[in-house]
Amino acid sequence: MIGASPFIVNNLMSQFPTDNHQVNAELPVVRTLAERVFHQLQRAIVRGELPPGTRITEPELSAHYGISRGPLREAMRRLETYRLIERVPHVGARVVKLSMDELLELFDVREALESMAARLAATSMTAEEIAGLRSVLAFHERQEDLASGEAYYQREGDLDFHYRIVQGSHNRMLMTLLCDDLYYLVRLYRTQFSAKGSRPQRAFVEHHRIVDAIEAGDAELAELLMRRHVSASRENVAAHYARTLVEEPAPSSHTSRIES
Amino acid sequence: MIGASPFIVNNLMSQFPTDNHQVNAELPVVRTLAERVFHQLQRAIVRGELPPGTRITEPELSAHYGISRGPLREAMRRLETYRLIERVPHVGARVVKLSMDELLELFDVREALESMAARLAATSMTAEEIAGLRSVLAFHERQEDLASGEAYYQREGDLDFHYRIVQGSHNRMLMTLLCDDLYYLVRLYRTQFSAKGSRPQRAFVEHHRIVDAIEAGDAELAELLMRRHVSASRENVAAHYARTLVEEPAPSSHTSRIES
DNA sequence: AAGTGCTTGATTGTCGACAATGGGAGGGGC
DNA sequence: GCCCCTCCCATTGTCGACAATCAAGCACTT
Repeated sequence: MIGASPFIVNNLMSQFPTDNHQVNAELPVVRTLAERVFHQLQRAIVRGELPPGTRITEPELSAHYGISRGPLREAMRRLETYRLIERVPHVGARVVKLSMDELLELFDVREALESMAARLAATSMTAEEIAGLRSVLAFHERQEDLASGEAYYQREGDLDFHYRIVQGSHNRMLMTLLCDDLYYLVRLYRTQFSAKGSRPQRAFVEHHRIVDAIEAGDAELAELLMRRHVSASRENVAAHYARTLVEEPAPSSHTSRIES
Repeated sequence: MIGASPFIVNNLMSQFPTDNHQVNAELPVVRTLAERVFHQLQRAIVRGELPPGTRITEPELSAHYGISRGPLREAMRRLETYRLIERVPHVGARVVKLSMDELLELFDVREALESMAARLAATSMTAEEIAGLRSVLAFHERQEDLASGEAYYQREGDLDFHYRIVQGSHNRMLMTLLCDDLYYLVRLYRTQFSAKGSRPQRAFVEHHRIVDAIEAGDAELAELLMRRHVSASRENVAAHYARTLVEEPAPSSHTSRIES
């Protein structure tokens, strides 16, 4: 679904102290109660404070946040468009429960969209944007050096890298789909499956090669490399999951109905 | 302005009498007022009864449809997620105004996603689904023969073809993105720019080749052909637009913000 | 006359109450 | 003992009214 808000463009990618490359950081200017609660709930869900499958009732939340059910419903509707909750008319809503199937599906979508983004970026990215991309890699590398175990920052850096390329495509629809719609899902999956085997070394090399292709204006190569990059990441996750699946028997992943 | 439309909810892609291949036809079971009005408004917008740029006020619409503002706001929120209207807090909403730039962006996104869909369809489409696809082409061909001038049915057939392939990918996220999110935008663009140069002959041949590749299980070929197919369609539209642009001076296409 | 500030009107945001629907507990039938 | 039907309650859907906000028009100042 295509994201709702025109103005939450992206306040993501800002783990960087030296962030002078116009990252339209655009603070979430909250003009309404519904927006504020939406951000609070979104944050709570992505961080795992509201575990997947948690049932959400309107009276409870409206009391908790001190607002009436009107704005709350609007916030929930927005959460639904971001795929963070699922609603059934006359029944209720609950936090999405992720399955490995869907995670792999998400990787397929990302592969398609991000390879397209890389292709477009190779022809329309500005010199400043490429410089920013390089600085991201440099920052990423520093993090890598001093604490390769600290996977979290690496992950955020990875996200930042991908988003800058999407921005570089200068395709607003692509930007909305990837950054606004799929972003929170990606983060949610990461907290959900705690994303271990992240093959940082390899990914790092791949990132550099992608930037090289973009800088050279080689659209075809950039697309191919990005496609391989995402695909490899997908296979890595799938393999890791298959490994854990041997240890503990799989909970059948198609139990997504709302039950109590 | 708003045609008093008897609510035929959404029997989209069902120009087909022999439609026994579970095309998740999504029964129009409307359980709530908000849903009903959402479908009515969506229909009105896509058909052009609510012209692009039209300002939408809640009291007016709620009076027109005979409901209170509560459900109406929910319907508008859903329209916003489908990109059919744009809202600004405390200011109002209006029907999206499309630009050729965005149409071309949409084609890029479709190229990325639908080529992925074709690739996945080649490996996971069932025999029944492929048979359904063939029947679509047969129906399409009949339409083509007797009335090649009747572009509308051809167009609907084209949409149906593409959607069946997306369904055949068995990737729910892809299905949602393409069928639920981008579908109405595509239709809106078509009514908007009245989609003339539709190169039906050529597209028809391409459709057949794509099905052949899918049936053969050749994922790579199916992907490539679909990519070319969408790309050619994009170029066709761009060329057509460039031609009309010579005749009448272009309205600067970057005025898509909501301004007064 | 142009720019600025205020006033006014309309529209959106928010709220509490009522109605409708669905799930679950309990009792009855087989 | 198991299944089904019924009733009840919690939750969601809907409504009308009030408050907050914004845009336009007017008067005033420079």
